[in-house]
Amino acid sequence: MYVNSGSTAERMAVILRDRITAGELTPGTRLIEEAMAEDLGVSRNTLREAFRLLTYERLLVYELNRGVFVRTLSERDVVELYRVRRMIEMAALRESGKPESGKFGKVADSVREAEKAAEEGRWHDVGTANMRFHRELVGLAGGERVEEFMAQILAELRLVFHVMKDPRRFHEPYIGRNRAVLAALLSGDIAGAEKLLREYLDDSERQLLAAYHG
Amino acid sequence: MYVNSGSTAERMAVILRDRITAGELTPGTRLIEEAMAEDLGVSRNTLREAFRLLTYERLLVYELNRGVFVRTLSERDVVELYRVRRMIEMAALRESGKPESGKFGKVADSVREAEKAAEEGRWHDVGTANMRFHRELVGLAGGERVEEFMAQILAELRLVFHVMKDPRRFHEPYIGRNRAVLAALLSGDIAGAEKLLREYLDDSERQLLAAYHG
DNA sequence: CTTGCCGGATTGTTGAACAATCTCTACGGT
DNA sequence: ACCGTAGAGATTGTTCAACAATCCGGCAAG
Repeated sequence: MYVNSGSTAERMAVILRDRITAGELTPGTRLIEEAMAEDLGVSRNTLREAFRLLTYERLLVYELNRGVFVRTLSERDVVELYRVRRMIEMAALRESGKPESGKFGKVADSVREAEKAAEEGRWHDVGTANMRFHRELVGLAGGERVEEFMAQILAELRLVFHVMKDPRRFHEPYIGRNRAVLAALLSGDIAGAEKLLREYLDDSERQLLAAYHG
Repeated sequence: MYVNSGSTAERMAVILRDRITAGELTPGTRLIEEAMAEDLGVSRNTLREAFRLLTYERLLVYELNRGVFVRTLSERDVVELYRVRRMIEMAALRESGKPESGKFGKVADSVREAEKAAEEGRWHDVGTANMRFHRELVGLAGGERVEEFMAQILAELRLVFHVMKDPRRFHEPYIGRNRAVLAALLSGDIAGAEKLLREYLDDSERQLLAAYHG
């Protein structure tokens, strides 16, 4: 057959990834190879390659002889992810340097994007824009590789977001805080931005962990 | 057949990974599926799964319809890798906190390990111990996840190490510097350790890049 | 209620097959 | 001699069907 972009396996991976981040496939769901291969119109072997890909991204989990499942994050996982975020994001801020012209353009874009999505009540998109905000933040000083790592971490966190019952209550408060961090950066107040961000992350983590005890 | 640890694909991945880090398979080498599958005594499909695994680790590179190759790092790659190292390792040092008892045990172990290997002229092992030193450093404050990321980064760097013609001249100078960093840490002089480490990384990067122009 | 065993379901792995694509060489035109 | 090109051979991308290994749920025995 014709190949447009990447191998068939990669295209299947894209489809599955989308279904997961959209919340269509929820954590804990088991993916049966034969049925799903049939569904997607590819062979079992090819589908397995796609599974591997997503396993590496930690969106799926393999259990030997039991199959693949959409990953379920434990409390420990969440704590670990936030630990990474604090380390990377804070480091990026510290190394972001003086505010030159246009430097924070992309960061500003992501803030506006979140605000727009909020106005229109698209809460899932607010979450997406929020994630982009943090990626752009890391992009200020991280380099491709770190950015990619960060994107990965955020993608995993999204697995938890879906467990939150009220997406609005969860995402909305952070929009203003994004803007506050941006403002601090624009005024050259790195230390202030750091402080805001740390509180931001602490609160967000607390909120997620609280959901585990609901 | 009987499985000891992990799937067949994973075991094949281990074998290949070892061959790569041992320098048996050098960057640029093309891996032909059929021949290699025959060699390892597994089916082509299974081997492809192993290839995928290593591709995700960035030790192999896929080129569509052309096959897999042992990855060759470009200068840009090296620069990027060192950029990550500086960010992560420095951040880890900063957050390592006060020197409590036993805190630096593993770091100290890795230094001794390197010294011992050097005495016995096992330069490849010196390189391994060196890598461990940096992993342990990150372990001081990083958390599992960051440690794993770091391990990944170091594994990639090893791809370049093999290009260095004289392993002794490359690895030996850093043994003493490892110890110096450790000493600074033990005396609670974080700032000093940071400075030493930064110079360390800068020198190491410069040395590698120089090799590209040889 | 627990333990152990059976049968059905699903995964792990294989081997063969074929189309799609790449690589290299030989050919012919200029 | 140079260059583009067509074709042959090699290798990958993907599929399919099969079977052994392993897991899961239920049933019978204690």
